Amino acid sequence: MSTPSENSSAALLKLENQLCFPLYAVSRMLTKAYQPYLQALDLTYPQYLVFLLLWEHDELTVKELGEKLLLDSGTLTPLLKRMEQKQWLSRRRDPRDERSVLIALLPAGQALREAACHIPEQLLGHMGMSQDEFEQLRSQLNTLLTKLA
Amino acid sequence: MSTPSENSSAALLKLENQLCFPLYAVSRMLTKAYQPYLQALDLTYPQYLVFLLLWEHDELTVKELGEKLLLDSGTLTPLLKRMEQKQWLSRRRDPRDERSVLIALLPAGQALREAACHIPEQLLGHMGMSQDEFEQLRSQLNTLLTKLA
DNA sequence: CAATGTTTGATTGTGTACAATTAAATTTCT
DNA sequence: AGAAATTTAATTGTACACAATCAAACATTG
Repeated sequence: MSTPSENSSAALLKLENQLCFPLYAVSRMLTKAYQPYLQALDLTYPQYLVFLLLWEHDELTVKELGEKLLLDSGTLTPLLKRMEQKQWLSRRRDPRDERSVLIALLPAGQALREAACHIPEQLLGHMGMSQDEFEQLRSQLNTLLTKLA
Repeated sequence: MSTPSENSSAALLKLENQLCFPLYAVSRMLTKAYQPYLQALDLTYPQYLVFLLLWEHDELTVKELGEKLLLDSGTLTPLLKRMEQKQWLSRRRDPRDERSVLIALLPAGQALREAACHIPEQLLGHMGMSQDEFEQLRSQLNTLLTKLA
């Protein structure tokens, strides 16, 4: 597959030899694969990720959400406001430190958990991977993430 | 690492057990890693991907670009118009089929190739991966892409 | 305690992404 | 040829993403 000449700058510049493109494309296509399941719950994919954290932690600051999701306030603030409008969560300043905003689950957000809890299993089907392949890929991506983050 | 209980719906719903999140995060962080190199050329990451194809093919329709990048016209049309304004490429209807728009490199776009040709090698440094790891990850992602696309 | 510096969100502006709709051109079918 | 179906871009509207800037609250230090 890789002849000596394929390490030249010219070959490295071809789309098909990039690692970045399949990452970018798979990420978008996987988001699309979630879409039918999430749309049924009126959720977007980044909102689903916020819920994954809130279902685990119940209350987090915007900063903590940002650190865990690697998203900044320019993304999170409007996204969380939309989720607040749907009565899924509450936003209030931390009385002990007015700079922080505490995000907490409301009953409607808590209830969504039951409706969403089978989404991961359903997505596994779309990917058609063995448990081993899944784990290996996840581990490689997490390693790469720590190098890039 | 994975106890029997970790295959429950509850465990599958944790952010840390997802494959989708590291994919999403690595994709965004990798785009960020390109940023300093691309910004020096006044390019965005998706625009860079368009160039990778045009440097190979010289002239493509919007449809062909969309098929190769898995992007639709709602994304490509405004993106290509911005690139046209910078005189990097031309947009014209195909005389033989007026429904198609031909995208062709202009000299300024052709010239950018020399300025960009060492970007892939520089990015490899940021990822700190061996050739083998790189190839293995790329191959797994491409397999997954064909399943999702 | 007052001045300085830091932390934390919010805001603004630009650029993707993508679903859904529209419109024009072409192809197909009778 | 003419109607119907298909193909291809463009448009519209919503929702991220993120750099850059701002503003308020807190912490630190002399």
